[in-house]
Amino acid sequence: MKASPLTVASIVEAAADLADATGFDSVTLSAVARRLGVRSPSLYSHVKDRDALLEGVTILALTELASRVSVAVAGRAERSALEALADAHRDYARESPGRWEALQRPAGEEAARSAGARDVVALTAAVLRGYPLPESEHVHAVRFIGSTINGYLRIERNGGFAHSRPSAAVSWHRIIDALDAALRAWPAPSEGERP
Amino acid sequence: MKASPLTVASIVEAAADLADATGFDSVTLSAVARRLGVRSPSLYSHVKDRDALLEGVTILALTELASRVSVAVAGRAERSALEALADAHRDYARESPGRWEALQRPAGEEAARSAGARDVVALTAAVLRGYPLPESEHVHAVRFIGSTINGYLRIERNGGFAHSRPSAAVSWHRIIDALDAALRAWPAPSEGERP
DNA sequence: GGGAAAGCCTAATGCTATTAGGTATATGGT
DNA sequence: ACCATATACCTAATAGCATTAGGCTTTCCC
Repeated sequence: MKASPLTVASIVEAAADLADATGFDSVTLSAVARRLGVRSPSLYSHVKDRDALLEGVTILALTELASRVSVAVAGRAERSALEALADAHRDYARESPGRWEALQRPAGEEAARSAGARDVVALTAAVLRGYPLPESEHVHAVRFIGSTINGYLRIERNGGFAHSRPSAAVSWHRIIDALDAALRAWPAPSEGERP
Repeated sequence: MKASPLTVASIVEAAADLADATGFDSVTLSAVARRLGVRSPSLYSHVKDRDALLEGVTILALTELASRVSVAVAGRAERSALEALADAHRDYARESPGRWEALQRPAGEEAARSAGARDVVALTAAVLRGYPLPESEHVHAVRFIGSTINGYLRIERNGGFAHSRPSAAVSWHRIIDALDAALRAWPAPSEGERP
């Protein structure tokens, strides 16, 4: 009586759910196998090793995140789009903390080249359309936005804002404001800063 | 013949060195014990458990980072100070990757309250002195700067910039420029964003 | 039906954290 | 000086993990 046929996708999904439920670090092959009602060596027919499984979760998370961001920024521009982008990240981190954690680990080749990764970058770049930045500056601005959003969520999640006032929620809006201001006042590259 | 007397400090330092040499994840009690020429259960007389050891490394890293930042920003103001702050973080991440990794994990009570943590925040706030921000906005700006620097270094370290041009090094300067611009053009808080 | 391949299993190895309890060495009181 | 004690290390043992090797059972193709 096989409830489910045990595929790569079902294993990765179980791992992702487990990560959300009990933390990314608790995603062990044993635990995933238990959750699937199977013995852990059985997973090796479908997944190379633990690292490959975690990379699978990363790719899944990238896909899901790209999808959410895509919906969020559709039909918006400038500050509204920026805020939607940031909030999509934050919502995802809140609702799927384990999956989001998977985005924070060194990206393997496959994850780096995945459609999700490409889409997240492309969607971030799309937000820049409304801002007065030369095309050549888009790479840097994308990295800037990505760094800030990611860094903020990580510090918030790590409890770095928990011990000071005001609450992290207030800063979040101020930081989107600041990002918006930075994009509007984007500095011209000085000598030697041009690619 | 005891080469070293095995104290909490020596254990934490060995763990930190090991993290720098072979990666933060490879810091196991066994490996640290091996490095100290001792059996792993012996460590339990000095350290509660693995988690406490890792927290010790975090606190050590915070202390070291605060010290470097302190030296770097001394005698500087505005953009120069901001750049020195950012570069101090980046240099530390480069030179002591394992210790820096320790900063990226959920902060326990002790780490959160440590002098190093307080100092890093205070030094970041000090950089704001040259900028035209009201005192009430400093918290947000500190979080903004911290998020961006941390997020950038993390993505760079995870290889997130490795697959696109131009190199991460170029963006680094553009991002410090952008931070500087954001602080100069710091937006006034709208309704409901005041603490 | 025969055979091969899938897809799961058990068994085994070696690593890890952690606890329990032993032993020797230094220390402190008298 | 001597004994008691505490310190600081040790060995032994348990249990969980990743991973490999090899076996059994079902399914499906010819």
